[in-house]
Amino acid sequence: MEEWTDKEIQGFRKALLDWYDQEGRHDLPWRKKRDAYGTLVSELMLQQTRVDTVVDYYNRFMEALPTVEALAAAPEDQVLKLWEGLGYYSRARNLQKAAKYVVNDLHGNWPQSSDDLAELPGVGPYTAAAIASMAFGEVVPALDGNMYRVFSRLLEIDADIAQPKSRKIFYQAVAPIVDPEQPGDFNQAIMDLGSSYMKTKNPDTLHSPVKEYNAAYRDGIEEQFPVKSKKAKPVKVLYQAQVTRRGEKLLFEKRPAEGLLANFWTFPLKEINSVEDLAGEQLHIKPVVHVFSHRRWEIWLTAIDQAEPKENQRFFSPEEWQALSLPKVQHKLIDKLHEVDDVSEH
DNA sequence: TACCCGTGGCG
DNA sequence: TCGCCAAGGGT
Repeated sequence: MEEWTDKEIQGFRKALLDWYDQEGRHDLPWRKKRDAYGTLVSELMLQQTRVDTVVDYYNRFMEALPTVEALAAAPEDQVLKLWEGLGYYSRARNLQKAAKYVVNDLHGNWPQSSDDLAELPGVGPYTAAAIASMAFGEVVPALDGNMYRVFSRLLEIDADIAQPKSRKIFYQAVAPIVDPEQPGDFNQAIMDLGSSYMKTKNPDTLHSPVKEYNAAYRDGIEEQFPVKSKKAKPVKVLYQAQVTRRGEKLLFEKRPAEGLLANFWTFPLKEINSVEDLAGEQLHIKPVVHVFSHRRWEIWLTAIDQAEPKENQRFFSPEEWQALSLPKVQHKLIDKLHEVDDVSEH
């Protein structure tokens, strides 16, 4: 692992922050004014999610719920509708829990240290450090995927970033480097660096503003970093989606309160072992495929005629289900159903 | 620790 | 088409 002198640390900070002043993404909406609420909303949305995807969601969310008090008082349905399509829906539920905690238990007084911020639901070590540094000026590194990638290359740190225990190694290496005057800018600059010159694929280190501090580049071994072990492949699961119609209405089923897509409405889904197990009328030749982080669903739409809804089922008119927050996979299934309808009419 | 938890972009 | 990835957190 590479070690820097005090002089090198100061030179790195200056090169990084000068570049950030000139070339940073200052147009991002959550960087306009750095209050705790906007930072919390943006950071929760940005977890495992691309910046380009988040921008529109963030603007809509802040327009609808501009203050932590508004979020705390909002119906959960509204919060989930604003989150619809973003994925990882526990983030939305945790965000509102955090807002309620700040408003109701702390009387609107935000926790300001990273340790206290980490007590909020949905706020872990990274997000706590990000908010503390950006909104409150605490001198801590915000260790996310960008920072792991950037510093693994700069300092030739070969700890496996997929391993949680590697966090401590990076923290100890980076903490002395964070700029004590501008910790929030430092953390944001590292993220911008990590999404531009030092991105995962096809990095452009030759033109990087901190090229001369990049040990892995100097040694011609940049592609060896970061070290990251592979994830397991998603497990394939087959489902029969049982479509019952009543005129324009469709029968939906509410998923269990815990687990994948908790509490969301989908068509009744029955797990099957093979296509031979399908009962009712199979409506198409190839399954609807939806891949989650750890599951691959292959779903066969079938027409059945279920007489009465069960306790966790309801008929919804088009106007009703369009007002719901539905997961992407259910939108895919509805689209497929309409596609089949159109074909059969001709 | 290992696994759970969504989605869309990209080579 | 497929595998991998992108500003993680909860359990």
